[in-house]
Amino acid sequence: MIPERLLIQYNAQKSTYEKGNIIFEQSQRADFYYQIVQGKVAMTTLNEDGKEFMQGIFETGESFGEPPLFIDKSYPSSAKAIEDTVVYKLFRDNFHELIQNHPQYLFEITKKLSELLYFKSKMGSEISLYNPEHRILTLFKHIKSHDAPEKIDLTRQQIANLTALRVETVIRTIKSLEEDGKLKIKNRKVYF
Amino acid sequence: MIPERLLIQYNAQKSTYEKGNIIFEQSQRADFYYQIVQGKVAMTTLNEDGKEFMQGIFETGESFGEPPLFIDKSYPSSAKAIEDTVVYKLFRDNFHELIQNHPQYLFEITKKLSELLYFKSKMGSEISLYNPEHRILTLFKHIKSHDAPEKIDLTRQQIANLTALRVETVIRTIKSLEEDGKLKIKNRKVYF
DNA sequence: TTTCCATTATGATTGCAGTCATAAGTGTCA
DNA sequence: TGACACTTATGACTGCAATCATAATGGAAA
Repeated sequence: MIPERLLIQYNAQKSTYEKGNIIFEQSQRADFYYQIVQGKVAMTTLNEDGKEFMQGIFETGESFGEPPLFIDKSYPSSAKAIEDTVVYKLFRDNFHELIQNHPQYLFEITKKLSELLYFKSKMGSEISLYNPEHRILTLFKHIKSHDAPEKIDLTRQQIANLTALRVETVIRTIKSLEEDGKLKIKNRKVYF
Repeated sequence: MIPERLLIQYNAQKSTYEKGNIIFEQSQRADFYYQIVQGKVAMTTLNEDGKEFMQGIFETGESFGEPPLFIDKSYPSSAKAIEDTVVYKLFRDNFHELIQNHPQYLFEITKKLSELLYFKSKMGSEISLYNPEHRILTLFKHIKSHDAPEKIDLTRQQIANLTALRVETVIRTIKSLEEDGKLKIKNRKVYF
């Protein structure tokens, strides 16, 4: 969202993370603005026995992990590259200088945060108010409206972590949704 | 957060809502920026059989309902005055003009959204990963760190709606937390 | 003062998703 | 090409919070 030349001008550095590697860890202090040049990043919160809740997935061109840069808090979740990923890292102070000098990009970020909040409001009420079928369908609708393609590019486990369900429940629910004709499964991939 | 004189200058109007009245309804289009002069507002999402999920509570001096002003979406939840409340209403276009001319208030709003996102990330993972005791304690810690007073100014029902539990579960859990000495109950009010 | 309704409270029961165990399929890379 | 890990899959069982029923308490309003 922030143009490359501007990031470079404010001294951003490129970093590469292989699939599976951690970009930052939960409870860590936020030192950088991150913007994805190429790849895919998941923000997840882990508990003591290794259960995972996924806050969101971010793709090429998107930024992530901004909130703790604006309020004085540490990360509530970790960021992990779920594909080989290249990011720009811009140091906190330089980031603040940049948006101060270029408020149009602050506006861009505000829009981004608004979308995220909207998504979280949606999923929050889903998790509280609806059954597995409804939760999963709402997630799929959201993905479709944003990322367009009808192939859902998530594993059952990732769907489970986004909807606060267990992977077995997701597998069974998706099966039953297929039987009801609400979606298609073509060699293990979900089409919606 | 936006000074009164500036709101007035951009033609904001004062509105009064009695306790219990709706300020805006979910799925409605977002036409105004709202800022609370005095009172308390709850944002809640309702499902078909009247179950409620509470997105958050907003108090004197705070704004609410901004995200749909930045992205082209309708409200995901309703806003209800839970005390007699006076708000400034600033029309969408005027709001955008204001923040364009005064980016420092866009920055304020971005901080606000960041805090909200942080809260939602916290509660989201709580609801997914932890039991009722842990969820309720995390909510109370959050309230304490923000609003300061050790008296929790929420009904059992409101706590239930914020933690995605049922009111009976909240009552029982709070009882057992008191027995464990994790909090105090003085004539039905929770002290933490 | 009485009525009414939200709130708090408690017991009994149920059901749904979680948990546990196990296995087959698939892709990666050594 | 074989080993390994992840993903998908399925059956059996369990447990915890939801649900249902009912009642006491308290505050607001008429």
